[in-house]
Formats: sequence, C-alpha cells, structure tokens
Amino acid sequence: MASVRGGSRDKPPSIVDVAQHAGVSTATVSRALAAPEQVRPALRERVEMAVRDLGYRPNAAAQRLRGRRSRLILVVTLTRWSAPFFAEVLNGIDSELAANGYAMILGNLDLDRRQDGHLVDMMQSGRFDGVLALAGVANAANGHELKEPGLPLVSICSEIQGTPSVLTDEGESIVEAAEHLFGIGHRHFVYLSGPATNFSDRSRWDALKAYFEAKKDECRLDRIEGDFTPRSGAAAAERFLASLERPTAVLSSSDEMAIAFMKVAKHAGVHVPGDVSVCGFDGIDFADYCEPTLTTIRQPRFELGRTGAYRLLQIIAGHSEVDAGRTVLRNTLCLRDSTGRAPRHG
Amino acid sequence: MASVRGGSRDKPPSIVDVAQHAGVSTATVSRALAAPEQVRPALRERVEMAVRDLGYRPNAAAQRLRGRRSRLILVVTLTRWSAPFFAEVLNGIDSELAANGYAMILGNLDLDRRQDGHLVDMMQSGRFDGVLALAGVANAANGHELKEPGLPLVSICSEIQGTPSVLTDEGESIVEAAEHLFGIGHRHFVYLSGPATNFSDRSRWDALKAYFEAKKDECRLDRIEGDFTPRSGAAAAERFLASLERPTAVLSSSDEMAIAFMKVAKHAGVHVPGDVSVCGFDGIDFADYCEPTLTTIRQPRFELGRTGAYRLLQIIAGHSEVDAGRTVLRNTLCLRDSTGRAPRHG
DNA sequence: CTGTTAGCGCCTTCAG
DNA sequence: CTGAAGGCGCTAACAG
Repeated sequence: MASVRGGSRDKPPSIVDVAQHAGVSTATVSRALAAPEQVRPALRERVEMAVRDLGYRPNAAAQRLRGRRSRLILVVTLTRWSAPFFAEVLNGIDSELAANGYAMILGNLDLDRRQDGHLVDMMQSGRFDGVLALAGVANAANGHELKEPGLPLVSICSEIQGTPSVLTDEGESIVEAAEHLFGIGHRHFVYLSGPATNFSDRSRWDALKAYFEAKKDECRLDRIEGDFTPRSGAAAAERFLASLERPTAVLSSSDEMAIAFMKVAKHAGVHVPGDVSVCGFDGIDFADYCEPTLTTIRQPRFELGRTGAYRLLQIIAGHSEVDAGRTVLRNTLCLRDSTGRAPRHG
Repeated sequence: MASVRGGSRDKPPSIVDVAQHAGVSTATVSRALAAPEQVRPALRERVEMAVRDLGYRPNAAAQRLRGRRSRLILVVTLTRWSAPFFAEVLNGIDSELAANGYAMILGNLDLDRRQDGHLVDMMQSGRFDGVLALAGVANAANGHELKEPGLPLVSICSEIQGTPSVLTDEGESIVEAAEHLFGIGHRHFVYLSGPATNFSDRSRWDALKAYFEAKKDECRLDRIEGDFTPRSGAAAAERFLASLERPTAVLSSSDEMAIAFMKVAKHAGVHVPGDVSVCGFDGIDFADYCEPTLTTIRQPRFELGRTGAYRLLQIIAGHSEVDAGRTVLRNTLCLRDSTGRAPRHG
C-alpha cells in the first residue's frame, strides 16, 4: 500500500490521478483539500489517503492561472544593501510571510545597470500577489514605477507617495540623541550623512537641522557626506581630522560608518569618547563588539520587516480599511561607551 | 495612439487582446515574441507595436502551466544565517540568475519548528526550475529530502550525497593558517568550532586534527564549541580565560566569533597578538574595522553564490556533462594585526 | 453532498 | 509563413 511516487522520472501526479486513485471526481479532490468540511468524512479520508499515496501536491501554476493567489511576494532591494541591517528586516518579513503560507522573491534592483525594466516585467507577469519595497528602492525606481503595475505595495523604511509605508521615528530619535549630547556639554556637532537621495537620511537631516536652528546661537552643526558604508565612514574621519575646529560630537547615519570613523580617529590619536563622542544609527550586532562599544539608535529591524509584511497581507486579504498612511515604529537610544561629556575647552 | 494600459482596474491584457489589436492570430503573437525570425517582418512589427500599446506581458503562470520554465529558483537558507557572510553569497547568486532572466525565492528553513514539510510542498508545487541549498541546510533537512522532489539541485558551502556542490578549500586553508602560526613559534592552539553538525566545521576540524596528529609531540590542539555567532565567541573567550594553560593561538571558525573573542580577551587584560594570536574565518568586512584588524581566511563569498547559480543553470539547460561532483574555490589567508610571534615563555 | 463542465492564458502541433 | 484547435492542472459554477 505504501509505494511513494513510482519509479522516478514520471511526471508528478495531477489531480486527475488522485481522483482516479480515490474513485471520486476531481472536484471532490479539490474540495477535500480546500474546504474539507464540505466533503463527507468517508470520501475525505479516501482522498487524503490517495494524496499521501501518490505524493500529490497541487500545481501552483495551475492554481494561479485559475485565478487564485500565487502566495508569492516580491521583495525589492537595492543591490548594495547593508547586510547587517536588512538581513534582519528580511528575517522579519519571512517570518510573517511563512506563517501565512507565503514565500518571498528577492528582486535586487541594480542602480547602475538600468535593470528596472526587468523588475516591472516580473511584476506584471502575474506571478506575485504583492510587493514590498525596501528602503532606497523608492527613490531609485522613482516609486511610481513600482506602483504602476497595480499590485498591492507596501514600502518599508521609506515613503512612496500614496502608498502605505512602515517607518521608524528617525527624526525624533536623532534629535533625542542630539539632545542627550547637548545635555552633557556638546556644542559642536557633525552629521555623517547617508546618500543625499535616501529617504531616511533626509528625515534625519531635516529633523536635526530644525533642532539646531532653534539653538543656532549656542551650537554649530556641520555635515559630512557619506553613504552608510564603512569606507565612507573612514573617509569622513579623514575629513574630521583635517578640520581646523573639530566637532566634539558625531552623529552618524549608520553604525557601520560610525565604527569605521572611530577606528580611523583612534588611530590618529583621537580618543573616543574623551576627545569626541560618536553616536551611530541602526543598532547592528557589531555595535556591541567594537572598541569602545557604540552608543547608537537601535531600529527594530525584525519588526520593520514583520510589520511591513503584515500590512501587505492585510491589504491582499482585503482588510483595507486602514490602508493608506504610515505605520511608525519607535527606535531606542542605546547609551554605551562611545559617548560622554564634552571635553573641557576654551 | 499612445494610451498605455487603459483606466486602471481592468485586468491585464492577454495574448488574445494583443492578437486582436494587431489583427493576427494568437499563435503569431506567441511566435513573434519567442521566435521572431519565424514571422514576417511586417507582421512582427504590428505585433510588437500592439504589445507596447497594451503593455502586454506574458502571464508567467500560464507559461509555466503550458510546460515551460518558471525561471524561478528556490534558495534555501537557515533562519539563523550569518548575515555578513551569506548576504554576499546571495548577491552572487542574484547576479548570475538575473543575468539569465531568473529570479530567486528565499526559503528560510526554520530549525526549531519542523517546517521542512512546507518547503518540500513548495518544491513539489511545480513553481521552480531548480534549488540552491546554502550551507547548513543540507544537514538540517537531511539532504535527501531536498533531492527527493527530483528538482535540479546544487549545494553551496556543504555537500549533499550525489549532488553537485560548490565549496571552498576550507581544510587546506585552515591548515595553511595553522602552519603560518606554527612557523612563528606557536605550539598550543585552540579551535573555536561552529555547530558540530555543520559541514564546513567538520571539514576544518578534520583537516586540523590530521595536521596536528603529525605534530602531536610538539603541539597541542584544544577545541572549544561555538556556533559561529559573536555570542558564542564571547563565551569561548570566558572559557579561554579560565583555562590553566592558555593556548597562544586561536583558530576561529568564523570572524564574528573571533572578533567577539578578542573583545572579551582584551577586556580581561589579555593582549592580542602579544599574548594570544587570533585568526578568523570568512573575511567579512568588519575584520578590517575591529581592534586589532583581524587576520582571517577570506572566502570568495560572491563567487560562491555566482558559481553555484551558474552550475544550477547549466544543469537546468541540460548541459549536464560535468554535473556530478564538486567545484572547489580557493580561499585566501589575509594576514593582519591579530596574529604575531608566540610569546616567549617556558 | 458530489459530479460535470467550462475555461484561466499560453504554446505547439497540425493543416493550410 | 500563418491560423485553428487542443490541452497543461485546477477550481468555481451549475446540476443532480
């Protein structure tokens, strides 16, 4: 009676095979699987047995063609994503999707090669039930290109006009960090930015500018351009070292930049936090293992992913009451050893 | 004449719409797209125009159902993957797949919950043309479970019986590192392991054991259990510190463990490399930014992914001459500041 | 409750 | 070179 899936090269069993094996119609098989309560127990069991015997799995393509969901979500990322940050966001997404029987396709958007066409093709090929756009993608693809195909779309870590998005309170958090540093005596700040087109970076910079605008008589805020990568953090440190009047507080737009910055600064004999305080952004694992441990603004990475996926599934399911607008998660300021009182000084 | 895709809510155009719009049969449309040379230029152009006008994209589900490829590859990973390592492998995979018009599904395998069924379901649902299994998955899912569905399968960073796999020369490289350390005076080594069931870890440990077996009169090799994570590296450091006779050379099975190890050791007043030399494995970006910079065995992460994807596509395309067996890529020993001469000592 | 039937959109013979 | 027609596997009406 056992005999799982005959020989080997046979093509997989179809619903017809199951129907014959169980002595019922294909419709009954379909129902026994999708709506068991509509099938008399006796038949249902025969079907279930046949399914097991033959090792039958519904063909997803056929299901999709017939009009049902594909249970596939396209997740669009940039080729140059920050692994420590987004890997955990992906985990969050996957966790929520898997729990609901969905799977994710990873679609890397290459900024250099004009590959967007490829993506839009995919989106219109009817393969997916929805799209999740991760930070940066919005600006890169101009946002509406992603909306155009008419698929349910949720944006994570950046906002696309008229599209539900999941964000963190980046502006508030970085101001909170600034305020903390101000409180312990710092008056000269520098912001290590991300790419100028990045949504997060804009939010942070705008909030910071507004905050210091109100304090412009007593404080100074500089800005050094970066792009989230360690390399750009090291470059920023060189510029910092070369400056005539060095800031005493660094607000970095990513932990990776902050850590590289500290490394270079220390090498040049600048003490952290004695000479300069450094605050990162993201809360990646390595913030605990660098020297000194990094004060940072921790983003709920897993939750970002989970929440984004959740909202998307809601929309797909048609629970679209609260659709539009943003969901804002809260960050946490984690004080560690890279920040301290401003150095005494004239 | 313009008018891209009507109003908005209409369902997407099908091949029939295109055929009507162009005044030809559906068969001609199909051919014009798949085998243009078989269609008279005049008609071909009419079709191409209609395609553009309507914004037509072939429906992937229908194509797949009709028997063609889905151009979808399932990439199976573990829920607890090491982001710094695998993110780059994924990039390599994506790069090769995208270049050939394929996309990847990320299937996280959860070790805790028995979720494998879900995966096998997916594999048999006829959605994919092939499967890429990343390190660790093989052992977890017992390998053959993945082979069973009869899909083309390639394993990366671990070997599955009778399945093509892409590996690095881990054994040779770690022995090379050991040899280097031996050459500069070290005689007491400790290996920080990964999970005991991990394929890579086994390869490394076996090679190391063999190497030291031949030197057992003059050398000592200890082993501390870890699992690749920083946390376990820190725990290993505690054990190291507590040991009566401390080894002078640490061979870590991951950079993340090595970095955490150094952090804890330094905190306890142990100098790296003055008192103990530390060598990592993987060559992640942070190896350059920790203190001191980490000597490590760099794995060609991007190439691992790219090569794995390449082999899989070859198999799918039927170029299966060189199918079985392994492809071995070479690692590079990167000497940095965390290793040095063994301390003088009785 | 269960079976019959009609397509979903596409590609690929098979005739013309 | 082009058109007509069947069917991939499945499910949702519609009858019984």
